[in-house]
Amino acid sequence: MSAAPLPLYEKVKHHVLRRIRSGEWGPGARVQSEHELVRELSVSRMTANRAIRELVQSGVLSRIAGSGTFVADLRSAGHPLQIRNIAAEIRERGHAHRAEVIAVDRIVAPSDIRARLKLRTRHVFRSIIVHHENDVPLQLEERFVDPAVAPGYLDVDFGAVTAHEYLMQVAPLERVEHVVRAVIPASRVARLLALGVREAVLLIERTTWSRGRHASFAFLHHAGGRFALRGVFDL
Amino acid sequence: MSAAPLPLYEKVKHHVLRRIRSGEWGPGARVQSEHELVRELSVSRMTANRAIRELVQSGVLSRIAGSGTFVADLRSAGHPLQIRNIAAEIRERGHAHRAEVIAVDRIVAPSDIRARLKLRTRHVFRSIIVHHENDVPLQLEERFVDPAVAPGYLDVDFGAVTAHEYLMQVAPLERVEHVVRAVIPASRVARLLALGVREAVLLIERTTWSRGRHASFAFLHHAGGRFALRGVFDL
DNA sequence: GGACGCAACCTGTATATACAGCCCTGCGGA
DNA sequence: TCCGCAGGGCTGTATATACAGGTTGCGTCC
Repeated sequence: MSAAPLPLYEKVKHHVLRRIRSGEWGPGARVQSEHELVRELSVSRMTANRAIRELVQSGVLSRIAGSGTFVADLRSAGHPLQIRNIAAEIRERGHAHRAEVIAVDRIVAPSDIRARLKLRTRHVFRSIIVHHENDVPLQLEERFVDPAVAPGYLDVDFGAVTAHEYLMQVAPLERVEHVVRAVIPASRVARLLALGVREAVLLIERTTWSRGRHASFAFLHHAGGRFALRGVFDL
Repeated sequence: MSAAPLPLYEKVKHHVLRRIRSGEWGPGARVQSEHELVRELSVSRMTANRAIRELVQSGVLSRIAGSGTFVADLRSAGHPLQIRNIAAEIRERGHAHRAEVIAVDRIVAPSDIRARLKLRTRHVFRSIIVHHENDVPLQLEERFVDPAVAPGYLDVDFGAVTAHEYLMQVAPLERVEHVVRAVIPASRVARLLALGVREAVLLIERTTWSRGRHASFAFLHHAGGRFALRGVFDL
């Protein structure tokens, strides 16, 4: 496929991975020290270090300074999924994205929202938007924003810019939490997403932090039959 | 909290992140070149390189060799979720894990399984196991394994070792794909998971590869009200 | 026999240097 | 005017070297 010669540090990574995959080194086993790799593979220590460091980062190995490098207990290694911006995802598939604004207003914060955002004020900004892919509803986005974080939120044209994009501009994103679950939709959600009778909803609850404070909380409802999260993990 | 002085490369990362968070550098903006960082921060190029490389890895920046380094278009930066081993997760919560074996057998492969595993044989190994947390069913695991990859699969005691753990031992894991969706459970699934009437199922379809071949395919059904995937992403 | 201390080994970080290959701009020639 | 090429800047990789600090085990001293 490609004639590109593998970088040396990649060869070192494969050298280690081969031994792990073959079962020669099981979970908890000691891996060659950097100095041993240097001698056996005739690479510099910096190259060996980079290879090992990247394998640690990917969860394959773990290191204890002063002690050694060990094969990680793979039972606890997680495989990542990615949550992407819905508008960008639709456009990358070459389809048309349209945002239908259901509501953008200022409401008295429900108690669960107050708690989740640790609100200090009585009111909260809310936007309800349905994202369509080729005019088929794909995501219902119900978002609550702390007015102190984004005072101009109610004036944004959400047909042109997504709430996420706007918040990124006005409030530097520091931290994001996602919780994903499957639910039976409330009738309001089923109607807005034009769901069939036997269709579930993939619900992502998304909380963001900015400048050390809670910034926004969102329910992202996805039609079960039309949306999936996908993740591939190599090694 | 800690008096540990931050490593230099971490300071460089913060230097760059601060400018991005403050809005000084928006998405697509050009970031200082490694040489400029070297001059301005009085670090070596290797240190600047490591800092930038790690920010690229985490999705904050993107680089084009020969051209420059740019703030990643955050609209497309994904935030990761982790899919973990269910038994380890339950035990880490301090709860009791029990695996109830419903079936372990060799069956004629259904056509969809044949296609997903790219099977060359007519038969496939199948295991159906319900994982309980404190005797409450949490996950229904229906797994199909290529007999050529794990010939001894039918003899495993799945009450003692999870299918995932066994496969890791006999077939070195090279690649994993996960697809997550929300579905309305079939009645068989609802019964085995002891689901309520208004409960959806979080379905993870998991495909693994080993030694360049498809190795296994699994449906992991999770009770909607008792299970969620959670991911936190900093920066 | 036990406790302390030191030496050997390990990882973690940092620097200076080098060369290859890609990208873009600007200049010069057709 | 337009095309092509050369050069400067940038990333990507690789090496040799250095020092700090944690860990472990062995040997000595009490």
